[in-house]
Amino acid sequence: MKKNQEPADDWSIGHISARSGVSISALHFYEREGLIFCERNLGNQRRYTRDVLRRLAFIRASQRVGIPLASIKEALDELPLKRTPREEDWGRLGQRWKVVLDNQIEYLQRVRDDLSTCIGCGCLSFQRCQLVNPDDKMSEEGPGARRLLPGTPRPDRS
Amino acid sequence: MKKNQEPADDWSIGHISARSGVSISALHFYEREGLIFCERNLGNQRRYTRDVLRRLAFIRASQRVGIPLASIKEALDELPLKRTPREEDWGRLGQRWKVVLDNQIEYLQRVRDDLSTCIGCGCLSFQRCQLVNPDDKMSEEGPGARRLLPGTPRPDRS
DNA sequence: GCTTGACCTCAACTGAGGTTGAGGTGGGAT
DNA sequence: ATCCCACCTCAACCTCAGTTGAGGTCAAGC
Repeated sequence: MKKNQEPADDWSIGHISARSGVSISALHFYEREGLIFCERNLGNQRRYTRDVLRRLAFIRASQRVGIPLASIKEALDELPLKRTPREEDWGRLGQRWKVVLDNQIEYLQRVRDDLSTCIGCGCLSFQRCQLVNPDDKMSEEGPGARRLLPGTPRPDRS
Repeated sequence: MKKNQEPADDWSIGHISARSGVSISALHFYEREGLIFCERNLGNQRRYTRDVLRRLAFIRASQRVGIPLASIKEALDELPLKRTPREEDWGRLGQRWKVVLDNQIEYLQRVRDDLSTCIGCGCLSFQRCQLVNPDDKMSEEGPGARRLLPGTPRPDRS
């Protein structure tokens, strides 16, 4: 007999998946990667508390901004572990992304301008062109697919 | 005896790599994918004409905007095959990306606004939130890594 | 008592954009 | 004649963000 009242902080993975739109396999994956956590019941099934929904919301929102999971994890790691995160905690995280976004927007606007003046005028060439050679030393980041957001953190290990 | 004058439209891959900053392995890769072309000399070595530099510039610039190679190839396929592309040809391609960029910038600005109002006000939750649930039916694009630029073409097969 | 459905684990695969390495050839300088 | 370097091909590997599948457990319903 399924109670229709919510089981208050004791949700199954199927429930969380349905509520959040995040697939079960992705939930497994996020857990493996340390982005979310849960308890287990006696049958070893995952039981979630409701702040996992907040975390998932934050993860999805951050991904849409273009932040890689590794950076999202770092951000989430700053949340207080032993109390439920409050509004100001989430606000601080949002603030981080805002800076990234500002940079990215500014970058794209610069590119757009270069695109009109530079391709428009036909100067699309190496060396001279800001768009092609944006002052960095040309992709020295090892193998694998390139990150699409050039302004994304490389978590600022200063 | 190496001539110091440029061998006029008969450049080796090493030369092109050095001039463009694109690695040799990437040049091989682009050729395999049909983004660039070349002739071969008697010893089967690649010989490039100088408009490959233009193509590479376009490829790199497009990548920095976040366009996937497949779309870049489609764009390049529109270039005239049997004459050297002229300024207006490149201009048309640039125009395509400008539209993509405009959309992307607009999108990110919207996200940034959502981020202040939405995370700021603490409403970061599913269902209600534009940022988390931006009206699309939640990632139905098969397996593999997600594209970071949500506004990127899916080349408009209307 | 048997099926069904939701859950579990672990390993292998996907796609994009390449890099790395093994094994071989071509040609110029010593 | 030999060395070395630049080039060739082909296959395997890398990252990221997951998905897919095989094989197994647990509880409810008929």
